[in-house]
Amino acid sequence: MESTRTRIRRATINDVASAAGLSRGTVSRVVNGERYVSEDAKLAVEEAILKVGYVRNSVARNLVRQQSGAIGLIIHEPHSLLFEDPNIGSILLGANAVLSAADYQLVTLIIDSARDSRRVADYLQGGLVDGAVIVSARESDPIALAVKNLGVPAAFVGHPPGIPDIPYVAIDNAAAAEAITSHLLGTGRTRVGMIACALDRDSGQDRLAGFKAAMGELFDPELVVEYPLYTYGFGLEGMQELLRRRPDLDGVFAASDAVAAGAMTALQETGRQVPGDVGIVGFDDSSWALRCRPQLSTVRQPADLLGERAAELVLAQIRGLPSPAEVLETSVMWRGSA
Amino acid sequence: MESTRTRIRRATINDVASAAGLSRGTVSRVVNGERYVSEDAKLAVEEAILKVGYVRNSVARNLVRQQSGAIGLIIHEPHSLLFEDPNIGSILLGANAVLSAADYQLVTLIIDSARDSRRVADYLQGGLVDGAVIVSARESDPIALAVKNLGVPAAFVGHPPGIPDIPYVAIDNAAAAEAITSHLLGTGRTRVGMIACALDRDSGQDRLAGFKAAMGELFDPELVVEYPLYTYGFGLEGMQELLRRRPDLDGVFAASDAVAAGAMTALQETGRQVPGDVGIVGFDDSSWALRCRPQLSTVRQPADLLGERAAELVLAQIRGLPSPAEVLETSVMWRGSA
DNA sequence: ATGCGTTCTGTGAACGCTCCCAGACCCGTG
DNA sequence: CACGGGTCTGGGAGCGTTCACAGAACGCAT
Repeated sequence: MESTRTRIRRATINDVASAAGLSRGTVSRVVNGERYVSEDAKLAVEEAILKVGYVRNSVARNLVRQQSGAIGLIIHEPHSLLFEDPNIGSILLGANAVLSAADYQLVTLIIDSARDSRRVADYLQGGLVDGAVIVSARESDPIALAVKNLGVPAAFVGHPPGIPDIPYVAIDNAAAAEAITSHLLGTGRTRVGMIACALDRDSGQDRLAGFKAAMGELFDPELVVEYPLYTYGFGLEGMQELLRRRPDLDGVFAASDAVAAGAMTALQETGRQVPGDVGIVGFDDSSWALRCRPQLSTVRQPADLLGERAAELVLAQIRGLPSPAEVLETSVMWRGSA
Repeated sequence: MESTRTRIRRATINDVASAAGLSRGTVSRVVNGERYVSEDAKLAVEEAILKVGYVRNSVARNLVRQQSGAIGLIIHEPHSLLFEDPNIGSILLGANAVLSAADYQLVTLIIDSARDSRRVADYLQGGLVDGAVIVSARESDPIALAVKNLGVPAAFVGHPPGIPDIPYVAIDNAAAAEAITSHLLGTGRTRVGMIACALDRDSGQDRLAGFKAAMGELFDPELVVEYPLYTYGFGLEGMQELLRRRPDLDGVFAASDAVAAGAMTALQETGRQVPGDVGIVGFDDSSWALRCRPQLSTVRQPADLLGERAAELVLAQIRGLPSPAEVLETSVMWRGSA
């Protein structure tokens, strides 16, 4: 981070004051729309502002007010997920909606390397934001620890294992996975596999646990394949592997819709009929689900609500209100794929 | 933006100084890793920092240094594009890579309402960032004007019409569209339509212009349908409309891969063979392209490079170096869909 | 006249840091 | 012994605001 110090000097509140023949205090009052300033003074200040081209220095303001009016949203995802995971966009937009309404600025920070991780932690601790929403933290995430140590108001989307006492909003992945798997079994399948992903996260772990629970007696460890990410590509690959292990498979639970879409392609490429030969269910109810032919049976997850509620939890903390963890409802969307 | 002023007082540099029995100056020197501090002093300060739990207040630091070490990346997209457009993620990651290497923090600001637009403009002007990368600006964007007025170092991704003299990095959409359309015509098609999108932007306009140029004599205005966004849904709809107008259509240029994917679905649902009956080409070379069956012939657009170069342009301005506009190369990826 | 409440204005004191200058100290050299 | 040069430390000034307080000016009732 270098710099050539050549930026032209910006007008300050003092420049405005002297141009208007008034004092700092009065200028500050009109800039902030406070009471107790005469009509004459107001006009003079507004004219002076235009004349000298003044715009408020937020840094100085934030320093004295001891708050920034900004909330960070931290995304810690591997490269590819930024494109593949539709939930992130929804979470982002949901959070932005409630913060915007409360006149907070949402600033999104992405972590793509260890270096980023440190810099972002500094950013959070440095007083540059009043709080943070953290998406997809992993176990022993330095960010989570930083937040915890400094007491920055924060909320997690998803329930990071190993970080107690921090407000979060999540869905019950295990229960939802169990529910959709049961639906799938309800269509009379008996040889059902799972393409599991992201087992380093609570969502991945819990979906697998839910699957096992639903399968009960029928569960066969050989019919579970594991991949690091929720992607179309791994869905394709995972399905091929499953078919290799068990060509007579008649059902599959994919850990996300993107994965399910990949699996469906793999199935159709081997000439199998969906849902005739193999039934397939996904997770997310993202735009993937409607795009598949046949359309995907899946778990509807309210991603935008997740973002909204997380933002609300952060605001609650800032305002000194209670901010209880929250588990949002999911529902099974039953469509043509199983 | 309210607040209950109850945050616990943070330790300051003075607290560290008195705990270590040294002065502010010395503490500052060790915190910033400067020379001329004795080993004893360094140890004492480090111990004191741990003891009082000090973390630097970046706001105060930024105020005196008159720089923030942060670069804003502004995304002004309608809701749905945040999920559908794979380019945005690549641009983001590209920009982050170069800024991270230069030890700048990338902060992403999204605009989703007029209110956001104003707040973001304030954020940019208020000294909270040292520069900005602006993605997908539209004509007469308030953000663009704000940047222009205050002289904040900035670079645009894409070439916003009506905003001269601002560095940008873009691709030649018209030339690329012309090239791929020519390829399509080269397979012997004569009744070729286009699903055009986002005509309020340079990319949308230019792709249409390129299409027209390639078609020459063959161009038929009835075979162009227009939609506001580059989405799968509009691709589906657009293809159905085109087929209604001209059931014997034998080729189509979709304004993006997502649009092409929708179009392909529509085509296949009417029982048409791709590329046998109808050839189809897209734009972006996103993950959509490989996901279609057959795979999509498309224009490869280096989205990550776009982000990298834009970030470099901003850094160049900060360093007082020249920052010429840049047009990046595209290439035609010829695959199975035409 | 005096007092009181309201509106309006100016100013000193922060906020927490960095920068710079002055001075102390130590060492080796002429 | 004086001197120059390097190393180390302390502290004043200043970054551009907001905030609290003091005081001026005014009208109105006592």
